[in-house]
Amino acid sequence: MVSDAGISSKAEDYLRAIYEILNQKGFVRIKDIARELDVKPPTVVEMMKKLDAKKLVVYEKYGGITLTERGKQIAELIENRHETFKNFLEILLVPKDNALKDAHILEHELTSETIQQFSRFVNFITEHSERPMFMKRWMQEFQKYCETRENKAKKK
Amino acid sequence: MVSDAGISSKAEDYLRAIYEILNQKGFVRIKDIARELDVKPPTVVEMMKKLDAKKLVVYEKYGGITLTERGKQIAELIENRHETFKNFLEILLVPKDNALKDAHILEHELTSETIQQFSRFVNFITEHSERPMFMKRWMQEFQKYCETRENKAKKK
DNA sequence: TAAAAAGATTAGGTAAACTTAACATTTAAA
DNA sequence: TTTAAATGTTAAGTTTACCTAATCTTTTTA
Repeated sequence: MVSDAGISSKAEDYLRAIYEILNQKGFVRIKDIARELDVKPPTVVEMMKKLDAKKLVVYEKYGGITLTERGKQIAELIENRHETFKNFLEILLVPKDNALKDAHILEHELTSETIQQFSRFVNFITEHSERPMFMKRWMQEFQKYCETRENKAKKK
Repeated sequence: MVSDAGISSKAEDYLRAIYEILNQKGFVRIKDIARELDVKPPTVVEMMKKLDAKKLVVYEKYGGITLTERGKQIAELIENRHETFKNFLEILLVPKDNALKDAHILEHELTSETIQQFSRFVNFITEHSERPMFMKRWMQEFQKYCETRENKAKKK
């Protein structure tokens, strides 16, 4: 559990998925969550019952799914982390496809201090990347460095 | 599975633990692995049987435990990743205690491209941090940036 | 509005990685 | 060298997160 009182990282995935679907379409069905998380509907139903029991979502048979206030709070926390890691991987020049998948992975299980440092790193880079010379220079050099490795790899 | 033909990330943990204990004491007992991974002995025994069946370790009842060639290869791969992430977290100025725990977490599940970028980042920093000015500057600034946040946090 | 299609739920399993309690073996000490 | 302590193993059971197949609701459409 990354965030809170006894909830697994899988449970957090479901909360974030619900949160994102809610922001996209305004309502959430079992099917949507199943697609988003690449699991089968019965798995989703099972988790909804658990999350409902923990007062993190409101779930009724054949009815819509919503987040409770507390569920929303957790989802937002996770979502922030997700954004941090996505930005981070972008700075690291990770290909987009992988960045998405890996951000999901990163946002769980790390201690909060570590996550904080990731976050600071991202902020440091983005806040400074416009002005100071040493910063521009740094990013250019890192890019160049990666390109060199790329070519080496291709030549085999 | 991060590395290879159908082995779980938990299994990889066991391989790395064995590898490390082997390098420290020269031989490995069930108890050592249990302590290292913070599980109970029966859990270790169960995993040893699986890994033996997969020809990654050599395990006999009441006997010592060794890695096969293939097991050692995988362990070394994981160990390298572990080192990369440990260095990486150090650069990020993550406190040592957490760095150790979190390196363990990071070394699993990420796509190999992402891991490669982490690795390049670490190499880029360490290879350059002696000479060029912009690099020294960069690291100093990041440190300063973190200290500022630290103070803000303490003042509350 | 009745029948077909889509979607949700239940029931019954599986697999991985744990656990505790009881038993077996090895090792070390008296 | 026997016995006590340490270590290892087995058996049985738990939890979590999945699955498939069958059934039940709801929605759509003819």
